[in-house]
Amino acid sequence: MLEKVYNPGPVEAKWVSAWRRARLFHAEPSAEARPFVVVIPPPNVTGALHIGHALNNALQDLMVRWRRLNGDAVCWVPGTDHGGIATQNVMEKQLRAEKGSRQALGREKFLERMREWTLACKSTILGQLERLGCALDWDREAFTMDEPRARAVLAAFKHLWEKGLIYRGERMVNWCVRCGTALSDIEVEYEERKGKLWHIHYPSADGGRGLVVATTRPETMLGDTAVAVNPKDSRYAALVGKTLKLPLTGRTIPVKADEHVDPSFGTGAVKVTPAHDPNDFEIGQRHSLPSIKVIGPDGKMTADAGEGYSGLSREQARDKVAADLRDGGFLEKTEEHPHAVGVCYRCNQAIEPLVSWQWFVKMPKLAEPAVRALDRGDFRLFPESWRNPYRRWLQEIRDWCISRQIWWGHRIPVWYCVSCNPGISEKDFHQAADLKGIPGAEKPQRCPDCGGTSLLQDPDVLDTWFSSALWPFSVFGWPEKTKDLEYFYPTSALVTGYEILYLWVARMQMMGLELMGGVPFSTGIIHGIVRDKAGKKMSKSLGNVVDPLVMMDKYGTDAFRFSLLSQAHPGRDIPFAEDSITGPRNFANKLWNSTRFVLMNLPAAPPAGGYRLESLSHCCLELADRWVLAQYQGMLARVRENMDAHEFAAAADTLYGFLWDSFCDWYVELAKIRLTGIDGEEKEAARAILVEVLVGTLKMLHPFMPFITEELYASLKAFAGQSHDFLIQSGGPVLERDWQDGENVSRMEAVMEAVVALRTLRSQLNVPPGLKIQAHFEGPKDRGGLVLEHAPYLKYLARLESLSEAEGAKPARSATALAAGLTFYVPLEGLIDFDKERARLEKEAREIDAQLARCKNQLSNEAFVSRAPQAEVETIRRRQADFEQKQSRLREILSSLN
RNA sequence: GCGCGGUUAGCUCAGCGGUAGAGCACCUCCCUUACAAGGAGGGGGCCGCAGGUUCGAAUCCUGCACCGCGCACCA
Repeated sequence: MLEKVYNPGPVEAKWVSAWRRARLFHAEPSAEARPFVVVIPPPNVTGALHIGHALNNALQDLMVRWRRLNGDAVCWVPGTDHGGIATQNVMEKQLRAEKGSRQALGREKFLERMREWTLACKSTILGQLERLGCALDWDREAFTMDEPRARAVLAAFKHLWEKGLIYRGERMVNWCVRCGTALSDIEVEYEERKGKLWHIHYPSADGGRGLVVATTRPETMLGDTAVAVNPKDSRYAALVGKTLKLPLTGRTIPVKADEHVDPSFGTGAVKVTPAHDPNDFEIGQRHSLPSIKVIGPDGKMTADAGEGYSGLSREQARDKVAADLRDGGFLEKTEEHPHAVGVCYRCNQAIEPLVSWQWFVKMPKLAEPAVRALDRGDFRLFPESWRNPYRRWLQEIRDWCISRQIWWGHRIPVWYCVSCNPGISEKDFHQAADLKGIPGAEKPQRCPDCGGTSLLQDPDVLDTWFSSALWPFSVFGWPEKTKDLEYFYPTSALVTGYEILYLWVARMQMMGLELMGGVPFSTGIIHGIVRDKAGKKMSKSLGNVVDPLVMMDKYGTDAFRFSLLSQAHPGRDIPFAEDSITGPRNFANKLWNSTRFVLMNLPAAPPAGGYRLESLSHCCLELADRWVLAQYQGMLARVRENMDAHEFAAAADTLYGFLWDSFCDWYVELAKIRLTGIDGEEKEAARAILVEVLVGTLKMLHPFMPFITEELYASLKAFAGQSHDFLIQSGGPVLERDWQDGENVSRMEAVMEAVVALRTLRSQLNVPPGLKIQAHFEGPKDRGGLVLEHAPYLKYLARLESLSEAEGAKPARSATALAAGLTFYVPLEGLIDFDKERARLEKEAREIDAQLARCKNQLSNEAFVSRAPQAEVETIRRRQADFEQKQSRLREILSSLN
C-alpha cells in the first residue's frame, strides 16, 4: 500500500538508477521508427547547474519523453561545453585564491588543471541532469573539446580557410581588459551608466580661439589626431583645414570635415582618437589620420600617452587628465550624461576598443542561406515573434572575430614559419602585422615555402562558440560519414533561451547549412529567462539565485519541474518564486492519493488481462461515467494540440485541471457511491473507468512529472492489462471509441449545477455539515426526471436525506434554490434565519435583474437584431427567457417570505 | 532614436469579436474512512489611458503613458 503522503526522495533515486541500468533512453538508428532528435545546449563547465538550465532541460525532457512515449525513435544527446573565457575565469579565480596565477603556472600546467577541473565539473553537471530526470542517451555524451569534436573543429576551420572565408586582419576589436582578450561584437553587452560629458577647449595653433569639443572619455584625448566637424556646420566652416593645439601634449592636430558628425550633439565638434573608438577609427581611415595608441591591452596608459600618464589605469588617467585640463584652463564645463557603456558579457568590465590583429570569419555569405532557410520554412522559430529580429540580425551581420587571447580552448590550427615571418613572437602576437600562416592540426615538418623547420603555432584559441556552432553534427561524428549522422541529422528541435539566439542558434544554422548542406534543426524553440520574484535577472552578486538542487530536495523534482513548465508560456520570462512550487507539490500529492484511493478500491489481484474499457457493456455505464470519459477524451485532444503547438504551460494547465477538478472532485466522488456498494457489474464498471482514466492521465503527465508517474504506473499497470517495465514504453493513451456526447455532458452539467446550488444554500445558511437535509423540487417534467434519475448523486454530494418532487404549494418555512431549470425547496424549520435567506435571494434577484436588463437592452436594439448572426440573437432570446423564468420564481418566493 | 513584447482579481498569468477566467493568496465552515500538501462555499475586476471600426471590443485599428527587452556610429 502506498504511503499517505508522497515522499519524492526515495522514489526519484530508485527510478534514476533503474532507468540507467536499463539504458532506457539509448537510441540507435532504426528503420521502423521516425527519428526525433535533440542535442542539448551543452552547459559550460563552470560549476553547477542553475535554474535556467533546469528550465531549459525540463522543457527538452518534456518534448523528448512526449515523443518517445508516442513511439518515435528519440535521441537526446547529452554533453558539456568547455566554455572558453567563462571557464578560464573560474580557474583564474581559484588560482588567485591560492595566491597563484595562470602566468605563474604556465600554459601546459594551467591546461592540465583545467582538464582536471573539467572532469569533475562534467560529472557534477551530468549527475544533476540525471537527477532532474532527463531522458538523455548517456552512451552519447560529448564535450566540445574532446577528441572527436576537435576533429570537427579542425575540419570546419580548414573548410572555411580553403573557401577564403577565414582571414587574419587588423581591425578595431572589442577588447576586454580584465579577461585579456578580444571579443566578438555580440559578446559585448551595453549598460546604461551614469557618465559625464566633458567640454574641452582646443585652441587654434595660430593662437586663435579654436573650438570646444565634448567627450565622455577625456583620457583618450592624449591620443587625438584630429577634430572633426560636420561639413555643413557654418560655426566651424572657417576652422576646417586649420590646425589646433592639443592641450597637455603640445601636439598640433587638424580640423577635418566629416559627415558622421552630428552638429546638434554636444558642441558639434568631435575629438578624433582613431586608436580607441570605433567611429574615430573609421574617420581616421577616411582622412588618413595617424593613430596613436595611448591605452594598452592591459588597460594601462602606454608610453605614448606621455610623461605623467603612462602606467596609469584608464580610470586614474581620466581623473588626472580632467584635473590637468582644469588646471590649464581648458575645461569649459562638465555635465551629467548617462550613456551606454559596452561591457564584457563574462566579467561585466568596460570594454576597450583596441586595434589589433585577429582572426575573422566572413559572415555575409554564410548568412544568406540561413535567411533563405527561414524564408522557405526549413527553419521555424517558436514563438514566431523571434523570426523578425533573427532575420534582421542575419541580414546586418558583420564579420565574426574568432580569435581569443586565452589558453582554454581549441588552439587556432595555424602555423607560422619563423624564417618567413621575421620578428614573430608569442608576445604581442596580436599586434604582429600580416603573417603567412599554414593551416593544420599538426605542426608541419617543414615550411612549404622555404623548407624551414622552425615553426610556431598561433598562440590564440578559437571563440568557444566556434565549436558550439558545429554541435548538432559534431556530436554524431562529423566529419566522418557515420551511420548516426545519416540517421539523426538534421536534428528535430533545438530548445534554448533567447539570450543565445544569435550567439549560438544563428551560428549553428549557418554552419550546418555551409558544412552539412542543410539546416541543423528544423525547429527552434526559444524560451524565456528565469528571473527572481521581482523580475530581476538572477545573479550571484544580487544574491537572488535559486538553487535547483535545493528546490528538488525540498519539494521533489516533479513538483519543481511542473512549476517551471506550467509557467513556461511562449516568449515570456518566468518570475520565479519558491512558493510557486507548493501548488505543484500539492498536485503531486493529489495524484499520489488519487492513485492510492483507486488501488484501495481494487481487488488484490487484477482480473485476467486487466480492466478493459472496450469490454464493458454499455448498459451499465452511468451518466458520470460517460461524462468523465468525454472530459478525458477532450483533455487528451487538448494536451496533444498544446504539445504540437509547443504551448507547454497550457498543456500543464489542462492536465492539472482535468485531474483535480473533473477526475478527483467529481468523478472519484461519484464513483464512491458504487465502490462502497455491493459487488456487481456497476462496481466493475466504475473500477474499469477509474483505471483507464487514471492510467491514461499518468501517461500524459509523465513527460511533466516522470518520477511519480513511473512509480504509480508500476503499481497500476497490471490492472490496466499492461506489463511494460517502464511507463514510457507503454505508448500514449488510446480511446477505442468516441465518448464526446454533448447530450450527456449537458445532462451531467445540470446535475452538477443542482449539487452546487444545494451546497451553496447549505453553506450560506450555516446548515451544519453533518446534518442531512430534505429537498423537494418543482419544474418541467424532463428536468425533474433527470434529477430523480440521479438522486443518488445529489444525495451523496449535497448530503440529502431525501429528494422528491414537491407536492402542491411551496412548503412553508423552507429555503429555495434555482438550478437545472428547477426550483428546489429545503424545509429548514427552526434551522434558518429567514432574514438571511431573504437577503440571499434578494441578492440573487438583483444579479438576475442586471443580466435580464442586458438581454432586453440588446434585443431592443434594432441594429443588433437585424445585423447580428441569427444564432447569436437566438442565444440571447433563450437566455432572456431563462432569466425571466428565474426572476418570476424568485419574486414569488420572496413575496411568500414576507 | 528604431524595433519587439507587456500592461486583465492582492500575486503570477490564460483568454484575443458575443453573459470577464485559472492557479496561488484571502474570508467562512468542515479532521465527511484517498489526500488538511484535503473538502465545500464565498468575496474580490472602469481587462493601462484616449479616440476609432463594429449591432457588439479585454479581444481589431490609431495615438498616448508606463514597464521590460533587443538593435543602433549620439562623441
